[in-house]
Amino acid sequence: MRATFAGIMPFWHEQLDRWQQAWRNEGLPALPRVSLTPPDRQGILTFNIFPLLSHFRGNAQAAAEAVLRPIPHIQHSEVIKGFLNLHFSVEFWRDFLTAVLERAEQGYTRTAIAQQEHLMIEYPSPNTNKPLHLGHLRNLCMGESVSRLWERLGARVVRANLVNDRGIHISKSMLGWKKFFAPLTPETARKKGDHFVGDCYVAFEKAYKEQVDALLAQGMPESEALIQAPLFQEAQHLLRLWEKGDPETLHLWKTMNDWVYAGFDATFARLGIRFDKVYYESQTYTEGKKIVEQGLQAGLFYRAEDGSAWADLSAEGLGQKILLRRDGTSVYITQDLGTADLKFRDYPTLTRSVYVIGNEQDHHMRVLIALLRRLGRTWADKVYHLSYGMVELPTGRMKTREGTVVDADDLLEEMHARAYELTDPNLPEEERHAIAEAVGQGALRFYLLRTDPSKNIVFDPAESIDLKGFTGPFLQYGYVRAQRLYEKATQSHLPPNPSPYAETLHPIEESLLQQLYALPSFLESAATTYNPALLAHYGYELTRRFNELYQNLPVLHAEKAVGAFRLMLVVAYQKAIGAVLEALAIPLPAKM
RNA sequence: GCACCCGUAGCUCAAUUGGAUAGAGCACCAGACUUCGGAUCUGGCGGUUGGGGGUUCGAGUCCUCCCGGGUGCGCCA
Repeated sequence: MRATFAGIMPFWHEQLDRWQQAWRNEGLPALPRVSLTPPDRQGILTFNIFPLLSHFRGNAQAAAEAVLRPIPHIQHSEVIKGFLNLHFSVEFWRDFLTAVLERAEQGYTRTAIAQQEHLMIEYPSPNTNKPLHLGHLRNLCMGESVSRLWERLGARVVRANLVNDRGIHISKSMLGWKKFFAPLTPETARKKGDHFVGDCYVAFEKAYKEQVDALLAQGMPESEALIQAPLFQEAQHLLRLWEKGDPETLHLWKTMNDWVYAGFDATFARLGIRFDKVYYESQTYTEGKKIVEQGLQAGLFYRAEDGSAWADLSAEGLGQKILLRRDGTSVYITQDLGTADLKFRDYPTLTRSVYVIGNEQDHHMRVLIALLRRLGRTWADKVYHLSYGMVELPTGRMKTREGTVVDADDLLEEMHARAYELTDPNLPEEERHAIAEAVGQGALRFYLLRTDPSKNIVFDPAESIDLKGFTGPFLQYGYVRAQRLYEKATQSHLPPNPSPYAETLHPIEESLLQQLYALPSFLESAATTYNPALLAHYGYELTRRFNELYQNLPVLHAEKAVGAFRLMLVVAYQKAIGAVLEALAIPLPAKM
């Protein structure tokens, strides 16, 4: 159901419903595709009527007439090849701008088209042995933006985080602490908790590698050396102690995890991200084991001779998948089964369960969904893997060993420092830092969101902190400019007026209106395709057109009727870009 | 070996999902009125869309075969 507004439907997505209904009633053989007219062509909207031509015996004019019949407020239209381009009348734009003014939050920057949707969006699901890095930042920015996009369509969203707090990697950190850092704590070491634990992990890995190298030098094959190294044996022993519930091990485990959570929370807070629900793998894996046992009894899975549990997914083209080790302990997919169940038990009304996870787990997620189907979970088809590409450096992939991992906290600091240099030295220190934080994050977050999620991105530090061109600060600057202009107009008692001052608009005005008009459809497609990059491109193009107007057409220094109308365009732009930035989770600076 | 993803200007990315003359940013070059904030705006340079074949009114997009890069694939999480 789409909202109605006193019979006037000035927004694209609202009009489209009505037009399509009329076209069906008229018996058109196919519905024409509607799109924005490209900038180098005359028009606002373009209808692709090529598919209709055969029905009208090649008479393009007749086809165009049929398409145009239900569309009011057309000023002018023309047919070129299979394309029908139209301009709206100034009355249409008056209605459009009036509607923007009166109900920007209901039908324009926010709609109700996904009111029935209830989503859980899981991100970023970190391991607890290392601090967050650049890859997590991409995940966090994307998860947050997709959440906000759906909320703008009226959906309810549960932001969920799944903490991987269990497994051999934690044992390694614990051993690292015992051997090289005890009795230090993050406080006494003056380190953020997640970084402190990360140091423990790295110290372990370094010592472990030395042992492996020594064994290799003795002529032991690598596969064996990795297992025979004393430190690895100790780590496995510690993991078994943990599973048995050894009090001392559990205490250390809990203490170190709390250090990590404190560190994570600080980073999440800096990014303005909070979660409605947190799952811990240590609590969900037992649930997963139960599910596997049930599946075995039901004959959906099978036991191998050594006692390990398996699923045969060869019919789905996914081969054999192990579900429990021969000693009965769980593997990663086991807890995933448990967590998936818990999600729908905790929130039975979910219509979509989204996992924001890197594309290296494409296969894993396919297996998970296939297993859920096999288990007869009716909601299995509601599970969606929002897969995204890796973040690489110009020198290649980030590698822990080579120390090329870009730390999230360090990067946020660097962005802040870089932006701070460009702030006005005459401002109070506190304000300079507030602006630097907004602009620094704006640059980084836009940079991480502007590329199609499925593609890998190459993180060029120099380019990411750029403030010119296709960047976050470009959009922020447009927002600030519009804000300032509006304030000045208010001071000089110039109110915005949606009524055009003439029968024909300036091409620059019309170009901005065209882009403003398309906002709801971009919000819709960005959300439903889980692709914030669409909105990033939209916001850039919108701001480019606004800057064009700002630079070339006077507002405060124009005739009163002209200025009042242009001010209305400024106001509409400001509402639109504000919504875009909010949906991308990019901060809105008051000044910059 | 098998599966999936990717390949577009020097670099980073688009292309309304099969539609018009493949567009932006960065970089480089040349410009912007004694007006609203120059983190801006206006031009210019830059392409055999990795390659061949096919499908049709029409292909960067679809099918196929190569080339190149990436990620996974029975006990890491």
